[in-house]
Amino acid sequence: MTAIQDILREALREVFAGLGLEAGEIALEQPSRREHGDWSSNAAMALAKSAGKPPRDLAGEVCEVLSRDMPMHVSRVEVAGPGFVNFYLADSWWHAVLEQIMAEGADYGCLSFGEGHRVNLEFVSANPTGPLHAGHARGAAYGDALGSILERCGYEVEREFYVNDRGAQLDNFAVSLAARLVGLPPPPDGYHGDYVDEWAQELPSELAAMIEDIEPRPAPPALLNSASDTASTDPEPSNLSTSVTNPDELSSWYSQVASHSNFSDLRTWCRNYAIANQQATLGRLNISFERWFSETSLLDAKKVDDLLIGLQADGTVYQQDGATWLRVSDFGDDQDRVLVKSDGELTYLLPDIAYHQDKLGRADTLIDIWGADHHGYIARMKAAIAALGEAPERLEVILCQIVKLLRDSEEVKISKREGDLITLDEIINEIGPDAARFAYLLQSPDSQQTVDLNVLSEKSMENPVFYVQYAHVRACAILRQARELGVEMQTECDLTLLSHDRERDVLRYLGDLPAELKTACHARAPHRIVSWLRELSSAFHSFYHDCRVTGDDVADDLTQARLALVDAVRIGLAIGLDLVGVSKPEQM
RNA sequence: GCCCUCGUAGCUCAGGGGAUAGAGCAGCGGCCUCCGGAGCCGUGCGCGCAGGUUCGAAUCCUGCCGAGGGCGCCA
Repeated sequence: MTAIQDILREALREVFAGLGLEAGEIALEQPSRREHGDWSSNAAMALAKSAGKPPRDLAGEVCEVLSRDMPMHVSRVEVAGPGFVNFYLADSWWHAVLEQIMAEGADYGCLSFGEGHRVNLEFVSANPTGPLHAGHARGAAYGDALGSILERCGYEVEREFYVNDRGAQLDNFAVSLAARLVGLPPPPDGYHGDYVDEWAQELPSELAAMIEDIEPRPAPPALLNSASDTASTDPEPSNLSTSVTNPDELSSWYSQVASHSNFSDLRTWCRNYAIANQQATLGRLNISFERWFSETSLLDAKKVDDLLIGLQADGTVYQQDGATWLRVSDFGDDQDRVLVKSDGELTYLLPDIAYHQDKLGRADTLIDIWGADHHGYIARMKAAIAALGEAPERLEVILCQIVKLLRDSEEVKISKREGDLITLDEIINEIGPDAARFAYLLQSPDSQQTVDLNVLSEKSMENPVFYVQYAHVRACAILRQARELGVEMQTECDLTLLSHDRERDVLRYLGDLPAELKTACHARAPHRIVSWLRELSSAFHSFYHDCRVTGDDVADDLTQARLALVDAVRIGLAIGLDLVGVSKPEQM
């Protein structure tokens, strides 16, 4: 079915051509005020100058020509304001929308402009050194929803999670875990959260035995074990604990762990445990990734070495102060960056460039979703891509601004104490997976967000996710009720009976879905779908209030037409809820 | 100092060149012989400030003010 915008645009183009005017992009919009029609164009105002006529006169001519041979589904046109051409649609358009939804079902609103284009969507990418926390939630909800939107527009999408399993931090985490297993404090720059103790208890017996066999083992500090209350009020528990244990003995013990012949097994176990834990949390949100990409696999495949050799051959790297630098200032970054430190260690950047190079070989467009604190890294990565000889536009970085959590009207501190963050699991436990996903998608990722946990945990009308889900439940209930009354939905019914304002409102929103999806896709804006869901739900609740579907006082053929409408609403809500990853209950 | 994002109603936020700027919540006032009232209907002196571009600016540009975040041989 041709979109109504295209029908109107084409009609206008023909009229202008008849007047000897070449219209470029013809803008069409849905006026905010109902009395300005269903669609409006400012084309006459834009073309007035080249036509050499006042805008209103030109618009008047356009309306005259249009009125002589009205475009399909248009009931009337008029000149308004400074020279707008306003279109009023005939009911036939809304009925055509409904027919299309009935014919296409769950496929309604699928677009195809992305076909043949591969998008790699990387998000969350938390370090494998702990559970996902509150700071990961927004990116998770956003990334998965954006993926669904892209897919519905025809793109081939791969959701990917980059696992930073190389380098000191994972070593550090493994040593911290080992230390906590035997009651020792973690290293000063190690991991301090309570989860470290909990995870240490899950170690398989051979790894636990390996750790327990490391001698000499310093005496555990009494304070840390016996009085956790005291420890929790101390701002730096690690200082306290090292002060009662011989620091030299401790650091010697840490080194022995890190240099143990089986240390890599411990590391691997930690990494895998963390990934499994994160996957479980994401699973609760119904989010899964096609690919979990390991950083160490890049090194194993020599991709980092090859990259460095290639860059050296190009002359885009140089040596200075004993380090290897990438000349990214030639490609848009504000300064050059170190790839290999003077001690021979790689920076984070070098494997990350190799990673993006790998992704560029697998997709046409890369979308990275990062936290706002990584904003300074964008220019660096884009410049690096340019240095590889690729177009930097192929990488799109979306920053999610931070989220402030509110409980009892007070800000919830994301960090409970050192190393111990509010976990994503805790948030899901408190408000449920649907509310969590919906809440994080209410607003544009550009804006800093305030999420009120009280509102979202209450199953009240204040909670927007329940408002929308209830609309879906209500649609299902009406259809169920009709079946129980023995009313069978006919395949053919007289849609011209649908002429109530409430019915038209509902159809208007349903008809907007394809355009709304397109906008949401181009603007990378899943929150547009959320807004649309809330509007459709509102229109449907109003319809429900004013228009009975079944009952003795409703004619059979009207019941049939309205059942079709209700089913279309159910389909529309289901599509939208699927896009944002929220469940669609049939009853509550 | 430089860079990025944001500033819209009491609160949380949409709208990102068009006509009289919208929604939810809170507040106030209504609606149950009715498919589930977890609902519906009323009710709103609001675009941080100042310039500029334009027929037209909440929207684009410049400056200022305010909030947050970045400017590592950290990851």
